[in-house]
Amino acid sequence: MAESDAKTPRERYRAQVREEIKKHAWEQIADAGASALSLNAIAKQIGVSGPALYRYFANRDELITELVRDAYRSLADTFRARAEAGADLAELAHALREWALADPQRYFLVYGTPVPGYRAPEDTTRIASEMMAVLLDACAAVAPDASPAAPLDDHLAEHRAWARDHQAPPSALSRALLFWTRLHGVLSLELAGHFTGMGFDPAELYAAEIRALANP
Amino acid sequence: MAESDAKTPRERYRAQVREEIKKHAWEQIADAGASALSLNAIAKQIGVSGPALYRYFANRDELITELVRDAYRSLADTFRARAEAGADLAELAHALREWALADPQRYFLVYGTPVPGYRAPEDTTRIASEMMAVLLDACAAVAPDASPAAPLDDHLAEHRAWARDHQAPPSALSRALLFWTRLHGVLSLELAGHFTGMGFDPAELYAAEIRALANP
DNA sequence: CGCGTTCGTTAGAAGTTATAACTGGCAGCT
DNA sequence: AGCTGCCAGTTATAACTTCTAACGAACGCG
Repeated sequence: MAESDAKTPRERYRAQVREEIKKHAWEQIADAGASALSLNAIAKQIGVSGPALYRYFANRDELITELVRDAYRSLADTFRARAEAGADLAELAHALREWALADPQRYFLVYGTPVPGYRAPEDTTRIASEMMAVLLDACAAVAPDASPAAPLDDHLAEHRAWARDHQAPPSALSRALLFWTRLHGVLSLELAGHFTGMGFDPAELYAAEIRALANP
Repeated sequence: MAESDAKTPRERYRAQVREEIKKHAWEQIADAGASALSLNAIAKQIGVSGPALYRYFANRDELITELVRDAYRSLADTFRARAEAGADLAELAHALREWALADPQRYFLVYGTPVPGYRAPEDTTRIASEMMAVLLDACAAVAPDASPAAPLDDHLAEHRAWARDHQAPPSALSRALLFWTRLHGVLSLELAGHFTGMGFDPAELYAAEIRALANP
């Protein structure tokens, strides 16, 4: 998958085994969730005996953290790829939904229930910032509306540390934040199954939010 | 806490012990999440030995399911109580946020990452319907806007099975759904810590969404 | 070609959930 | 009041889990 460009044969083998471990880990997560991930079961599937995996991951948490990292990277990559292909806000939204529906548990690995004590590693927050930069670009490209600055705009104008040095206007900051929270709201409830049996189509709800975000 | 109105002393004692088990379970969940809940640890805290708890809960899942049930009931109760006190949509929204902030892990027990195979028990969906009914009442009480019917309204007009026999107009159905998804979007990201370090106040974002929902 | 790093093994400790079998005491009925 | 039966809580045990320690073997680098 990723960094197979290693020098020594040992490192190449090592990266290969790590990828195989992660592959089986993803399969387990896909059909039982991250909390049910069992190192022993992975070892059995690969054909090695339990403790062998500890040569590749210090412990279960490190493996899961690595999967979280990959999930973040995957989302950021699809996001950036679409943006570089000239996607507007609506197309980014659809990309997000496709990415989420492709593997719900992967989505939950990024945006799901956190363990109270857990500190996200530095690079995931860095990747999140990259995604936010892409999103801010798309929001800044939207034709500015004539409506007066809302209270949220004013607040964000004074608290824009999260936008780094991005020169987006306050209205774009608001739009980016609302893009994030509203789409996540629909997506996470849909993926968690809270809409099942209600009879309506979540895609319609999602589309409605996209329209609302495009022209506020 | 709840049904202490039992007939026989045995039943009363039994209900009391169940409540004590759940009390310690909530404490564990509050500071380590539901996945870290340990029956053994609870037994140790109470002062009995491991397997004793199986007299009161068939297994770990049944205990967690019971906690989920209680969480649903708690949310529905605060919701209904506020509504009966004459709360409008904005006040219901604030009640939701207070309830969520009071115990984030309780919120995640209801709206967090689901276990793929898990089927929610019948009564939780029934409680969810009750909450939706309260929400629909509040939405129907909002002054109808003059704006033409949006595509979402049209879709929901034909797919309103989830509203049961509630006579709310399509615009109210839309508003209720958006109330749910948008507020959940902000809340769940806030509780999961995705806003920490970004520098803005999540309450401002939440308030902005409430304003947007009040006059669309 | 040797030597050292590293990989995989087995053994085992310390947890977990959950079941089985036993014992003690309380409750309720006569 | 006394007897009886149910039931709570016990220990023992099985089958898991993560993870450490110590050992042997294989691989690759100098």
